[in-house]
Amino acid sequence: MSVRHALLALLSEGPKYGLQLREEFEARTGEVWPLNVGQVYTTLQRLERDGLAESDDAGQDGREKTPQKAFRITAAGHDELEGWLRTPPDLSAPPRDELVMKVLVAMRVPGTDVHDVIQVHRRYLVELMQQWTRIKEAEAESDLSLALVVDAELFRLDSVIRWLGAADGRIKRAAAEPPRPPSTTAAPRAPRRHGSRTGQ
Amino acid sequence: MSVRHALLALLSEGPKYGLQLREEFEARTGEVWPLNVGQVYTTLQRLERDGLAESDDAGQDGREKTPQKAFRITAAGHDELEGWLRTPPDLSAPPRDELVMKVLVAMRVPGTDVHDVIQVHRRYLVELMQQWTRIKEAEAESDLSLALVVDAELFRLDSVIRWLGAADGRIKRAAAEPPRPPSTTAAPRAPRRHGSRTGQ
DNA sequence: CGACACATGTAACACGTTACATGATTTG
DNA sequence: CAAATCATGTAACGTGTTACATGTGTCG
Repeated sequence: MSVRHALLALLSEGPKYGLQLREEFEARTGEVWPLNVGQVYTTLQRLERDGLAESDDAGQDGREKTPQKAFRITAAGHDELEGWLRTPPDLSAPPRDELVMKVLVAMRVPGTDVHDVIQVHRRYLVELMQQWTRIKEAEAESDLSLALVVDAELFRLDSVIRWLGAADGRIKRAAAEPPRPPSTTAAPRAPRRHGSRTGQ
Repeated sequence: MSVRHALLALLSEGPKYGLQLREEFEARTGEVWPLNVGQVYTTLQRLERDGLAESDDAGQDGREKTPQKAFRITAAGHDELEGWLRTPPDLSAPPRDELVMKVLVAMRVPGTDVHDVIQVHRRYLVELMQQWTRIKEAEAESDLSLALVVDAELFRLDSVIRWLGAADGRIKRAAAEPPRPPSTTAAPRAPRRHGSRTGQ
């Protein structure tokens, strides 16, 4: 859902064609988020299908020197873009984080030491952070977009590392404490609230 | 890639069938990450196809009272699981964050005020954090999995909010400063390093 | 019996990735 | 001309989502 709107945004500055969109997309993300070309074209097709963009659509008859097929944003496209910019990411959809999953899983997989797993990932994440920090110092002062993207990544990595620390502590504490038998409070075994959670 | 291994992990505790896997998956994530049933079955098919799990495969002839089709993990499945747990999320693949994208995009979309957009999202995120905090206080002390998942979400939201603040400042500063013409340092216009970034 | 919950699947779609195929234009 | 580059596409696959179809077992 992200690329779609990003392309729409690029088109809102004026007509553009496929490869150009890929280049500008990558330029605006400091070359940190590569975008494969195929997706650009399929996404453009969908945008056109949904009435959010238009193309000159096969230059009339012959004489079309350049095979560049420019796309324009439509009025509907502008609306869609405006809405997207101000709509916060869907509530009630906490993303399934892979690392969190690994830790949850590692807690109960027979021959596995959770703390080991946590340490392995911690080390890796710290290293990653250093790499990004180096990039930031080297290139980011001259490129606002890059600086923003790198900042986001650094903040994110930092939060993940802090979470790993907290999780490690929590798990150790839980292991020490009474592994209390389920439902001390005699909860009425909540009546399966899943169907309603899916929608909205 | 996440659900696949989670199911594998559940199977490593013993044979399970479809609906059971969904229930246990949700139980282990504190009911916070719903999992639709369809995906369980298709994922199980793929696991079987790839030799990571086996099923009793159509109870011989008749007499099968319960239509429950149990799956077992294979040796290859155990290996796969072990590897997954210790393999950090693919380097060189900084995730395309939707919110970061919105801000990058909003900076340059004609009729848009970035700071507005940032504020809208900031407000929303703060509210979300409060909701999670409430859940944490209410339920999390009795459920380790839930506590971990909620912690992860809280750390993440916090980092996002802090990023929005930093971004807001950075953008304001950049607007005030000389919007310097590209490449003050006469950089040799890096020779398109995309092909090599895709691989690995 | 009829309604409901349990249990297994399938179909259709969106998005993302990789790889390949095909023209057109430039340049040695 | 031949090769590289620009440009547009298509095909196949993996994962995730929603919705529907189908049996089976239980219980009022």
